[in-house]
Amino acid sequence: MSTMLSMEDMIRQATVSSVAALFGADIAPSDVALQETRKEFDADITLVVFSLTRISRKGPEETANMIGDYLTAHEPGIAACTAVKGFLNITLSDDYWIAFLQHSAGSRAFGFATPASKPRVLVEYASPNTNKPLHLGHLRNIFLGDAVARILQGAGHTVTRVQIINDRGIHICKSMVAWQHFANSATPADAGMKGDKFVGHYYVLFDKTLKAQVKEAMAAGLSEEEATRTAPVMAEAQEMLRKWEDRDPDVIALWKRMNGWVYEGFDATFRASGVDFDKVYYESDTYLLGKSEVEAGIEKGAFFRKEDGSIWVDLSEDGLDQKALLRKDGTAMYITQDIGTAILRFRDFPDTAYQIYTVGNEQEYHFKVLFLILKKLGFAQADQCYHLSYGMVELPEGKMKSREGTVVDADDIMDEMAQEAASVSAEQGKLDGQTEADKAALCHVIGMAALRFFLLRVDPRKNMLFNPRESIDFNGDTGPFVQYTCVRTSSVLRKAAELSVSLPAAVPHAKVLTPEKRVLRKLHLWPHVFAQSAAEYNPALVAHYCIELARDFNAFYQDNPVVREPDEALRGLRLHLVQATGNVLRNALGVLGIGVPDRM
RNA sequence: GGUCUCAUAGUUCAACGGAUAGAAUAGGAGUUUCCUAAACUCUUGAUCCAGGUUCGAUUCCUGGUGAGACCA
Repeated sequence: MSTMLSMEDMIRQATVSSVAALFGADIAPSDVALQETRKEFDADITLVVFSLTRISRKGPEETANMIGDYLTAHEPGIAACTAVKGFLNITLSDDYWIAFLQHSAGSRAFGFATPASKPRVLVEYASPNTNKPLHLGHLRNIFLGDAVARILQGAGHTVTRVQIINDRGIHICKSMVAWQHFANSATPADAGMKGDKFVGHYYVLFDKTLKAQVKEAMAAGLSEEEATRTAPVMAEAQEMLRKWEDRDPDVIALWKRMNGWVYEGFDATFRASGVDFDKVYYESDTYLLGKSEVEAGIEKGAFFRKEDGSIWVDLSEDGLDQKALLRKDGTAMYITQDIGTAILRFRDFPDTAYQIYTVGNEQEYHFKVLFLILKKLGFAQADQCYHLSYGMVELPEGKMKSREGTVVDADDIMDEMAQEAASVSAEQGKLDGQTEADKAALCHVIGMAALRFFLLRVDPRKNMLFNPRESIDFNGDTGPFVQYTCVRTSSVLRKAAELSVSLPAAVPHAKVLTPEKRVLRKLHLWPHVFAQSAAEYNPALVAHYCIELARDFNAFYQDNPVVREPDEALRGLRLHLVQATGNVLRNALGVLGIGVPDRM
């Protein structure tokens, strides 16, 4: 928010001047390498001068010393400089730190940009199929997309959250066929099941029936492929799909009914996960647009038709190969509907600067193709599409496989997290005296923090491992640890208020000692970390920052009294430090979608 | 067959080409008259292999090994 030049920029500028004055050479501010000072040195920021030795024609340490002397003399915010080899360790003045605490770290929106100061971004996430309930992999997707949306919002963008639901195709017909055969007209309410679980159950039943029929046919001498293709239930499902495409009223009615059950179930899961959407797209609404755009693409010369009538795009010039867009019978492929969806979104939100697709890394090829196709169709926004690709969540025994029953269900794991929070809290007597409803709400907040943080702290691009027994932990590098630290800051401020120890309006000019400085340095990093996480769409950077700030604050808290500090100026400074830390932790957890309770 | 990821303490994760590769967890030793011990302090322990570029390589390049994903 501040228009003030940051300390980093001032050091860069001053270094540029020093190089000009001392060595008579021009360098750019971006050539000045700054980094965090290693913790064994008690300084605030470090300038790496190795790359400047070519210009200075002197040794690294001498170069560093010369620049250090210049900076100390010319930059009032710099109190001292110490050269160690090619590293110039810079100590900032107490006045700088006090002003920083007063004006920057002390403001509520520290690190955030002015709301709606940047263009609209569409963030797609979740986007499930309607035949299976959500699992842990979906949660990584959902939390990642939600966090990126929150981060971009904090960075000043207008964010529109969207998802595309794959509600049509052979898979939902399979569930419908099985339901007709086995459900005896039962509803999820009859069965006492969530709607998505209920429909998923019939999808599994279809699969079982199919397998039995295939086995029988193979015993009669058919090949597996042939047996699958000609199995009676498969034929029924194909017939169901054909009728659906012909808009058969009975089939459409059943399809709507069953999808409706699924959506109720999904909504419950989304609510529990704390995520939301501004607009939901359905493939049944977009695939026809996709088909017509593909056909229009032939006239534009973007695509070509093969002899059998199928439509293809040639991407060999882009280093890929040929890709089918419509089958010979004119039916849509996955990519067809994605073309339609993308185009529809650009029509719905014409002011969209770019679009982010939160989708697993197994679809990287798919999105390369999609973006190239959109470009060939002449959509300028195609260059503004970005595939936010993330890695798999693996279990100790390998990839989750629904067929083998090794899937970690989303609802189950969220419940388990809350239960674990309840048992840990009860063990420690943390919740004594609270109502059952308050306890349940608190345990949900803590359990979700553990889960969200666990999934978000890993670099999104990398595969990660979830060990059901070991990954549920509230100690160490975890969400509850950060929450707890944040709660501590509230607790200190509450105690101060109880004892009528007031927070002075201005940060007092006390001597800024090392314990305070360690926290201040970390607070100082927040705008950089946040900006980088927004630029890279990477919530893991925020998560790691939370851990570091919480750890430094706890170390400070351990042996430095705040409320009981007798020196009034020092006490006032510390109170401001506590408040700023709580504020930053709350904001940082907030963009990760993690709430902070009053007590825990 | 082709393309693309990944490989770091026992385990799970970090490290714009920069200092002695950081945390957490597990193991060992401690800390509570005091703002919440879901905390803090100390301690044991790692860059897949072989070359190359560089003042400097976990990071960049080449080759190999191992794991995973995708395309036809």
